[in-house]
Amino acid sequence: MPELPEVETVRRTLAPSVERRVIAGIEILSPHCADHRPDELRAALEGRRVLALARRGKHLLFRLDRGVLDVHLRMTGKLLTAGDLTPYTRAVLTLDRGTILFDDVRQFGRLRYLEDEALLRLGPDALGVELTVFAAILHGSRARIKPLLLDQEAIAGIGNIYADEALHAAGIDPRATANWLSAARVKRLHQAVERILAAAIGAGGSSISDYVDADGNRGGFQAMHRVYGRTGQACVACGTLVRRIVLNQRSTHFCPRCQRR
DNA sequence: CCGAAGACCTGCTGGC
DNA sequence: TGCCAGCAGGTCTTCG
Repeated sequence: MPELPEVETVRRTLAPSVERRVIAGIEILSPHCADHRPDELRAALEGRRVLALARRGKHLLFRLDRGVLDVHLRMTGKLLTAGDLTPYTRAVLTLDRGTILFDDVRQFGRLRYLEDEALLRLGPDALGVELTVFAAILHGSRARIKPLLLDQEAIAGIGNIYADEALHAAGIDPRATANWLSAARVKRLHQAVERILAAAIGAGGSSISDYVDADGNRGGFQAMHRVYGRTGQACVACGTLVRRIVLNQRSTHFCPRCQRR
């Protein structure tokens, strides 16, 4: 489900309920969802105060007065400030005021405690990365551009939707080799990434099926997608039919006329 | 260094 | 109507 704009929207909607609160307890309903035994996680978290709710790439970081609770929603994870438990509720975080539910149908999502968030192996956040840094990353890679955009150790936060959308906006074929792109095209791609991520956050993210923010509200950016999920429909720029191919096992949508290698 | 393939999970949709 | 293949916003590991 969630890429940078969705995780950022969850962060913004969840922050008021968790910042400055003290963790009273955590109940793990599906042991699968935590990287630690329930008693270990409880020992690490109970009594800790949440100083701030941060985001790096697609990770939500509860910065505590000691250590960090790292939540990754993967495909179908949700953090909710209200609502009843469901068959898919995997953990319940109890605060000194209020309760947070971690729901996840597919059980790919993970909770884990980190002594230090520097342990996360992530590239610079896609939102706000400097052009010079972005250009150096692309210049240093012989991978195809789309798989590189999806590599969280290269650049953090871009997923399948926004990679396809940004490449379309920049007029770049997803199969193009990263270090073959001209400086002008790299600049266009950087601008497209920044503009699209910001617009998606402004719309509350993209909801294809599952995604909702911490208040249970769907996003609106799916209505603005130009290629993602539009296989066989006319490109909004030129009318050519949008194609779907598979790159590194991921569905890839692009306009064969607007996007060149 | 890069990519292909399979794994991890469950639910939904479309085609026959 | 019913079943099954294929697909889904992510990431990890193994192998060539």
